[in-house]
Amino acid sequence: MPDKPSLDGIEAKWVDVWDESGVYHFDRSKSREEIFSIDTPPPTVSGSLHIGHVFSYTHTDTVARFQRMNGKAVFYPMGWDDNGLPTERRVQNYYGVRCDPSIPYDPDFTPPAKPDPKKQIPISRQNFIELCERLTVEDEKVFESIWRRLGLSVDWRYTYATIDDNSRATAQRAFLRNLARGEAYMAEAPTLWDVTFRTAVAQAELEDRERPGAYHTITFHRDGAEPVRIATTRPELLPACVALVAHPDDERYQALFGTTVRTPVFGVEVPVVAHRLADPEKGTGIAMICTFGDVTDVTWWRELQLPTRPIIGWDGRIVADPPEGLDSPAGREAYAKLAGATVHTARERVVEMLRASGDLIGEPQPITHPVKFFEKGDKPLEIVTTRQWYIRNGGRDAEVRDGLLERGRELIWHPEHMCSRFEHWVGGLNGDWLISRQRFFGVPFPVWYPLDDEGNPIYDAPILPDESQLPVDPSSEAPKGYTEEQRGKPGGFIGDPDVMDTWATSSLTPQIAGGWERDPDLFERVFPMDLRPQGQDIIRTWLFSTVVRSHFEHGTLPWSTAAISGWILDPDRKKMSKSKGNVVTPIAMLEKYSSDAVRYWAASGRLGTDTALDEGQMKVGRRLAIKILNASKFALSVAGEDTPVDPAAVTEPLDRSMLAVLADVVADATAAFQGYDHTRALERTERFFWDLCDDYLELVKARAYDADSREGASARSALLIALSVLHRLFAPFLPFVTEEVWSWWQEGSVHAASWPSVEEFRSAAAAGDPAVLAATAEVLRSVRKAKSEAKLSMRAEVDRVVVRGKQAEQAGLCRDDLAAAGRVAELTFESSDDTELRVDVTLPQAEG
RNA sequence: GGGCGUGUAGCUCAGUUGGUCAGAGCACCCGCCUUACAAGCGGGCGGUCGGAGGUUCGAGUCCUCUCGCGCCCA
Repeated sequence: MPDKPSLDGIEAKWVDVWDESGVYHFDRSKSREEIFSIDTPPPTVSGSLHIGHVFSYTHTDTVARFQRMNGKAVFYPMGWDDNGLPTERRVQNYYGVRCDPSIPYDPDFTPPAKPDPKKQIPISRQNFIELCERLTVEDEKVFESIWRRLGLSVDWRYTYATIDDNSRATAQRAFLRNLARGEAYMAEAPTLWDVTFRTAVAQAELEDRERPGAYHTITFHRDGAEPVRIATTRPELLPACVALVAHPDDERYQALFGTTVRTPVFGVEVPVVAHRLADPEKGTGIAMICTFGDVTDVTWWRELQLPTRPIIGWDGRIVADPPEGLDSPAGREAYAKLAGATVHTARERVVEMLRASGDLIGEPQPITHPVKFFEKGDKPLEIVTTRQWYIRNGGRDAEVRDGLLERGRELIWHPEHMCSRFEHWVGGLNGDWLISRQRFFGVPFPVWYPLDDEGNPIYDAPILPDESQLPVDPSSEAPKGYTEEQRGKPGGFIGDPDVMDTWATSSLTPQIAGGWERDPDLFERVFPMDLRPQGQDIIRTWLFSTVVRSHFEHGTLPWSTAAISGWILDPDRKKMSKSKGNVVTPIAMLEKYSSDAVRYWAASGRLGTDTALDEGQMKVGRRLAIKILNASKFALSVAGEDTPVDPAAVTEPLDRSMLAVLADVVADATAAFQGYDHTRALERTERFFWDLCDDYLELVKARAYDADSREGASARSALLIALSVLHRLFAPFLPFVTEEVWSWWQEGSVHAASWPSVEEFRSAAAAGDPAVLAATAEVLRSVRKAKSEAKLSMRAEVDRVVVRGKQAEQAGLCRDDLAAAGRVAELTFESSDDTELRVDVTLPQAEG
C-alpha cells in the first residue's frame, strides 16, 4: 500500500497486468446458460474516435463487467468496421490517390511521399485495396490502444474486421444463402444514384436537405385548344417527360384526363393521367412526370405503367442519344444542345429554349424545398435505371414486413420506447434493401456471369461459387470450369464488378464474431447473443439489417436485448458530429481526468438519454476515484490488511446499522444493473460511499483504533466488509482504481471477484437498524453546524450536547462514538414523542 | 406536416404505482491546515417543477390544450 496513493500511471499499469493475466478471456468451455454474449458495434476506423464512442462503449463495458462478476463467461469481442466508402475517402486523401479499375496492377507501386489531395494519382483497384488495408491496420492499432486505456474488458483474441477473410466469407455465404432462398435478387430498376461517387444509394442512407430552387411555369400544347400550364423545378427533365398528372378529383383537369398534350420545344405527345399523389395545391395542380426526377415519378411510372425516357447518365450528365419517342427533327436538334451537359447547364439551356419559343410563362419563382441527398454526398441524388442486387426487407412484401415487426416486438428494448423507432422505420419502407455499391473497398459479390457469343453478360444465369471456396474475388479469380484467359471474352465470363454495402457485412456481426459455419461449437454457445448495445441513430440501419439477416438465416432474433445509448451533445446541447466540427476526441479527456473519471461521466448518462459533454462530471469522477484511494488506505491502515473479514465480529449497533444500509444498496444496485439501469447502480453506490466517508468513518475512527476491545474489533470488521463490498460495487464503473485498491489487500483481480451479495454479511446486517446510523449522523451534523456557525474548527471541544426526540434512543446507542467524533464532554439523550430530532449544542464561552 | 423524446435551483441531472418530493452534485458565499484525503472537510444561499386549464381530499407525478428544444421521418 503506497504512502501517497495516486491515479498517475494507473491505466498503463493495469492494462498490462490484465493483458498478461487474461482476466477478460472468454471461457468457451461454458454452456450457453453460463455465457453472456455481446454483439459489440464495430466502430468505423476511418475516422477518429470521438467522445460519443467512449460514452456508449462504457455503458456496454459496465454491463459486461457486472455479468462477469456474476459468474458469467462473458463473450465480448471487438470489431472494426473498415470496409466501405469512409475508408476509400480517407485513403484518397491520405495517400493522394484514386481508384481507376481500368488501370492494371502495379506490384511496385509506392504512394507519393508528399500526397497532393487535389492531384490524385490514378491507381489500379488492387493497388487501391492494398492501401486501404495498409491504412486500416494502422488505424485499428490506435483504436485498440484507446479502448484498452479506457478499460474496456474486451477479449482481444476475438477481434474481427469487416473486411477480413472471415467477414468476407461470412458476408458472401449469407448472401448466397439469401440468393438460394429467393431473399436476394437482382433487378434492373430506377435507383437513387449519387453522381459524385457514382454509386447506388439505399433508403437508409438518404437525407433531406433544404435547397433553393425555382418554379418554372411552362406550357404544353394541345391541338385546337388552350395550352396547359404546369409548374416544375426541374425544367431540364422536359425531354424525359412521359405524362402530365393531376389529382383525380381536381375539377380543373377533368376534361384533360385521357387526352394527350405535346411537350414544348421537344414536341413529344404525352398523355394526361390522374393519380392521388398529385397535389392540387402545388404549382398549377398539374405536374409533369419524368423518368426520373424524384421518387414520386418512380411511383407514378410504376403504377401508371408509363414508358421510360431516361436522359441522365451515371456521371450525372445528359446522355448522348435522345430517348425513345423523342423523334421529331426539331426535338432532336434541341436535344443535341443538351447532350453531354451537366444537369445544371442543361437546365439553363432548356430555359433559354423555352423562353425563345414563348413557352416559359413569366420568370422562375424562387422557392426553398427539400432535396434528397446521399448522407455522405454533396450533390443532389439523381435517379438512374441500373442493375442492382437487393435483399428483401418487407419494403414491398407484407408478409416479410409483419415477420420483422414481430421480431421487433420480441426484442427487449432499453429504453422501451426505442421499439417505436424500429416499427416506424419498418412500416415506412418503400422498397427492398439495395445492397450493391459501385465501389471498390468492400466485400465483392461472389458471382460471375457467362458471356454470350457477342460478349454480353447473361445475367439470368449467374455462376456461383461453392461455400467452401469463400471468400472469393470474382474480379481476380475465375469461376470453376473457366480459365482466367476467358475473362471478358465472348463465350467466357465476367465477374460481378460491384461490392456490397457496408451494412450487408456489418448486419452479420453476430455471425462473424460468433463463428457461424466456421466454428459451430462456438456459435452454438454464443448465438443468439444476449445483448446488442448501440446508438439510436443506427436502429434503422445496423439493428434493423441485423434482424433481417438473422430472421432469414436462423429464424430467430440475433440477440434477446438491445440497449440503446443516447447522443452526446456538445456543451451547447448540439448533437456532436463530425460535420458540425464540434467533435471532442477522447484521448485528451482520458489524460486530463483519468480513464475512471471519463467512465464515471459516461456512466452517469442513462440509456437512451442524450447527455451533454460535461467536464464537471469528469472532475467529480476524478475526485471520487481519489477518494476511493484515500478512504481505502485509511480503512486498511486502521483495520489491518490481514484482519479476517468476519461478520460475526460485528456486534455494535452503529456498525450493524451501517451494514444494514449497505445491504439495501447492494440489493438496489443489483436490481438496477439487471434492469440495465447502470446509472442508478452507480448513484446508489456513490451516495452510500460519500456518506460512509463523511459520517460513519468519522464516528468509528477512534473506536477502530482500539486494538484490544470487542467494540474496536466490531468497527474494524464492519469497515473491511464495507470496503470489500464497495470495491466490487464500483468495479464495473471505475475498473482501474478499484483494481488498485483491491490489490492492496486481496488476492486476484476484483474483476474476477464475485458480485457482492447480501448473503456475505446478512448475519450482521439483519441485526442492524438503519435508523441508528441515520440518527447518529444527524446528531453529528448538528454538532458540526454549531461549530461551523461559531466559526470554530471541527476539532473544537464542545461542553454539552442534549439530544431530544423519538430517535434520541437510537443515537444514544452510539454515545461514545458521538462523543469522540464531536469532541463532546457531556452528552445526554432524552427520549420523547417528538418526531423531529432536536439537538442543543453548548459551546465553550469564547474567551476575551 | 407526422412520429419519438424532452423541458425541475445559474449549470448537469434524480424524483418508482399521485400522499415529508421540492432533492443531489457542480458553481457561488461563509468558515476550518481536522495525523485517509486542502485535488480535502464543515456549513449556507438558491426553484410558483415551461405555460394554461382539468381530474382529485391532495398533482412535479394523471388528462387536455399550448409554447420551447432535440432527433427521426415526410
